[in-house]
Amino acid sequence: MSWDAVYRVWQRIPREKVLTYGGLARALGLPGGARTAGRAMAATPSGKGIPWHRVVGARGKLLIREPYASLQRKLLESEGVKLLESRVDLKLHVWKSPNKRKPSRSQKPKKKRTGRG
DNA sequence: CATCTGACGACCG
DNA sequence: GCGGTCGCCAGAT
Repeated sequence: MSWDAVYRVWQRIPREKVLTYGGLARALGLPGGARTAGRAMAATPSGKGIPWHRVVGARGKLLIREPYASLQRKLLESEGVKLLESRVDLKLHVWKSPNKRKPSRSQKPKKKRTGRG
């Protein structure tokens, strides 16, 4: 899991779409690497043209703090993303990574939980 | 190698 | 729906 790999996905994020840290990590094969994806964000190298503003936390919550917090909202609005009080309308802007495997009906649902329990 | 930290995620109250 | 808490991964000290 290299940060460089993370940037690859961000560049694949289309307009009017957002991705979650967890979902991003999953797309890379690291379901528990949500934080890692976030760490990569903090290192957003200015020059690679990384759409960091298109990345939000679970449920579309804006975890970013100021001054970028306000900046992100501004950028998203500029793209036409529906912004709520303190989060993004994921159900409308959540982006599904094309790397997702074929949704076979016979596939067994994997119970991968990182939370407590 | 051990310890602390962080733009996270999920469960429980 | 929000906050407290534990668990995950990778970097920095």
